[in-house]
Amino acid sequence: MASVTLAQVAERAGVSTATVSMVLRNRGRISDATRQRVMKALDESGYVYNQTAANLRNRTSNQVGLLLHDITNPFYGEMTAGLSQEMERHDLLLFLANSEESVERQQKFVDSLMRNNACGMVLCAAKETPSLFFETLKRRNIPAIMVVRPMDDADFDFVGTDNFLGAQLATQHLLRLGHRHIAFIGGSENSASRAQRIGGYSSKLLEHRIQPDSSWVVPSLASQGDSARVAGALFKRYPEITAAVCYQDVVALGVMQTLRKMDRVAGKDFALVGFDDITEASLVQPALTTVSVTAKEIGRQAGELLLSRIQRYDGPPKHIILPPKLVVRESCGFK
Amino acid sequence: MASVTLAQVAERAGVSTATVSMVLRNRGRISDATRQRVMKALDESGYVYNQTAANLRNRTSNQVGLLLHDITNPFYGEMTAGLSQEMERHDLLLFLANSEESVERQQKFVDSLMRNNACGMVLCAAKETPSLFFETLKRRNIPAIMVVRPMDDADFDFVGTDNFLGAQLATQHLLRLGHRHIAFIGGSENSASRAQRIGGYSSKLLEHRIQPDSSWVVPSLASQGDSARVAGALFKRYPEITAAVCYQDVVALGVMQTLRKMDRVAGKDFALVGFDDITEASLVQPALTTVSVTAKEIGRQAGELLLSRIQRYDGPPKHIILPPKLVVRESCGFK
DNA sequence: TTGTATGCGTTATCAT
DNA sequence: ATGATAACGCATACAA
Repeated sequence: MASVTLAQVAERAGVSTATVSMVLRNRGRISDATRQRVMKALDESGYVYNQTAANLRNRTSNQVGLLLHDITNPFYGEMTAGLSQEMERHDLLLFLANSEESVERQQKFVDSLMRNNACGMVLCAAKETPSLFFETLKRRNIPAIMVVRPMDDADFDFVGTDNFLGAQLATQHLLRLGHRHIAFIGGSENSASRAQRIGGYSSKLLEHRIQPDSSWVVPSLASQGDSARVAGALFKRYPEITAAVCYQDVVALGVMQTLRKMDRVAGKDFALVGFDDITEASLVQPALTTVSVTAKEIGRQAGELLLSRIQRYDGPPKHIILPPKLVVRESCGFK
Repeated sequence: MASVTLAQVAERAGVSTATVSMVLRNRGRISDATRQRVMKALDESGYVYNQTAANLRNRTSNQVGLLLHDITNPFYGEMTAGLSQEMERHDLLLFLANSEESVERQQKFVDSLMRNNACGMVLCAAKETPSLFFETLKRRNIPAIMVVRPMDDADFDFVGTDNFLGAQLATQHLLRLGHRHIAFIGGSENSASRAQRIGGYSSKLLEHRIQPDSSWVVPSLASQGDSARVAGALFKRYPEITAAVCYQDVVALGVMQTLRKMDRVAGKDFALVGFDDITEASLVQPALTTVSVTAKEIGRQAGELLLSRIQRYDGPPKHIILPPKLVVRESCGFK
């Protein structure tokens, strides 16, 4: 690839490299005549700007990283789309990596970002991330925004959703419909998001003078199969349960399978609320009532915040908590 | 960010930059003694390799681009995961962009890749991409692998699925179950994938001495609503139809709605096959029999092929067509 | 308004 | 086995 350089363009235009550089970046005062000449030479030569050289010279870059643990999950797909839009608006390139919950892959990615001189990153850290990871990340002092998964470490910027409020909305909805025997299904036991959602759920129950029953709060993997299994066992043991708040839509879908198998119908014999509002939620029969957390907006806001940090905004850590909203469909019946 | 440079490490170790560089890259013959000294200095100084400088010097990079039109779609999420894995194995960084079918955004991304000196790219081009795009891309002569969407231009490497075979499998399945009146529903009229699937469908019919009827081949939008509408009209006009091959699972779900409304039951009064094996396929009642195309594998293979091109493999364009397979569930009844 | 010269941090060639 | 030094392509301080 015999790439054309600034110097070659300069020669062709009969000017210096400085002049060409200034024309390219609209800097300094260049006479119209020479600007025209340079533009023409630029055009004719098929010049391609070498961002790598510029980055080296300027000790900056136009590249940011996004670390996810599961790009396959539609929720993170949406978030990525939002972030990607925002990055594109500001001519930043987005590096993507998928940790699949591997702490090693995560570390490897961040190291790679550092070597490649990325100017910032958005992270949804793997579950078992050691605190050392965050400590060293802070010391690097490169802008890093945490997303979605609640963090212990308040020193980081964070964008996520209000899990507590979301679960309150869901539980409230079920209570209004007259349900008193409400389970909470799904999520992994050490998840902070889950803890917050359980908080919303139980606080609402208590507000209505209902005693939360810990045996009605059951974890599950983020798969339909496991959720179906878990729900099956729960319903068999406690047939009095008439409604459930699910940790995720995926879980709710699994619960639906179980209900069908038991010849119960969501929306008639049982009320079900999900969380996330993934695409399938509106497609499934009956359509799933769920808490929508606007993944795309999380991505956008994270992008905006990251950008401000890159531009040396130096305020204290920002924690942006987006309000979720209840999307009422059919899975709780009609009032 | 006062970053440590090779020169500083060299000074600390009392050697030249050349030596440090050689130690870093395990090149040349370095005595054990100095290697130790350099390692120590490297460690103590908190040195971070500057890939940007190296890339400039070497006129290469370790960065590849991935262009999708909808990262939100779980199919592409899977594909991305497969590609990402492959890239990571070879220490390549992955730039992601989402065109959302915008030809401008697509062009902008590719230009950006060129400026940033990316060493290759994987593209699922936007629908209305002008042929000029492909022409200029070829002239750039940077490795580019096309994926998923069939291309007219045979000069490009391509990784996708065998739409023809997939539709044959689906049609065959219905024929084996005794159906003779089989429709083909869905897809947009100018889609090449659809043409290939229709090819598989009609060739199988002909093989069984059945005349394909063009009025039983109807397009639809990629939404349940439109598919339901289209299917409704079709079934009303041709009540003798007892089975259908659908262009996508989403279409099949729409058809299911229609059947329900007509008090017909998929799996009993009607046989339905989808395409893609999306998550909902296994959830819906009855569970959808469908043609599964392994998105992740497409990503992996694209990655592998891209890598070989980056390493200057110079054979003719490769077209890798992965075999789909039929996933039999309940929507065609049981034999 | 434009040109000259130097440096960004690395690699590789050529000496020693 | 190791060191000195010239690129890589661009941006900018300073000179003209």
